[in-house]
Amino acid sequence: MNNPFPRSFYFQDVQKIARQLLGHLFVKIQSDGSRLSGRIVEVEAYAHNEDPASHSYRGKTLRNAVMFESGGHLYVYFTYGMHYCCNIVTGPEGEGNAILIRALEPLEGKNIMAYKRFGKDTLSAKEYSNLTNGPAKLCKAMGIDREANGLDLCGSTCWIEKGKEISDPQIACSSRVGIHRAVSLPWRYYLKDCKWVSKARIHHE
DNA sequence: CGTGAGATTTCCT
DNA sequence: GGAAATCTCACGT
Repeated sequence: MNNPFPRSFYFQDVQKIARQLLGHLFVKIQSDGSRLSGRIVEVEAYAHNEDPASHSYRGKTLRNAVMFESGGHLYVYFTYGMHYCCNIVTGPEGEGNAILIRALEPLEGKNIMAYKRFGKDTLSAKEYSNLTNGPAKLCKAMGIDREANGLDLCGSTCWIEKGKEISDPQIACSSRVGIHRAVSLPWRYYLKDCKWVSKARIHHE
């Protein structure tokens, strides 16, 4: 419990980190000290170099500034006028790599997550399966908004910690979801046959 | 089951 | 002015 991954974890290759994140836990500590957590089952990598789909592609702006901080920070952005999505920043300061967390399997604090997302703590089976199976859904359930933008994942109230080890054969990859540029790059990684993976469809050119 | 429109801020052309 | 790393709801099959 409460054993965040060290800073060095976030300074490996972004694709390698993206694969390694699968199966580990995304943890957020609430103001009363209790834990909300979920197992990471789906991520997407966004690289600083030659990746037109990355927010960092055209340089630093007010919104994406955290993406250019050093590895181990949380980059939260607001999109479509209503949703938040959260990313793990990787690599040295100034590079602009990040990994979008796309789906979680809810573990600790499920009734709190249910309340944050649906305004009630008892969910139908359908609502429960929709609790954290998308990037904006999991942010709502975990209580992540612009306040969390820039959080240090090494010693604050939010981090990644060790979960069940996932072997390579259980990992699948595909095109990224919801983007129209660099669609051919297979930088979405997810756990095969996992019911918590998002249902979002992949765009084609 | 599938498809399509609307919500509404931030950034880019 | 228009698209965007999304989601939900309405409506037709």
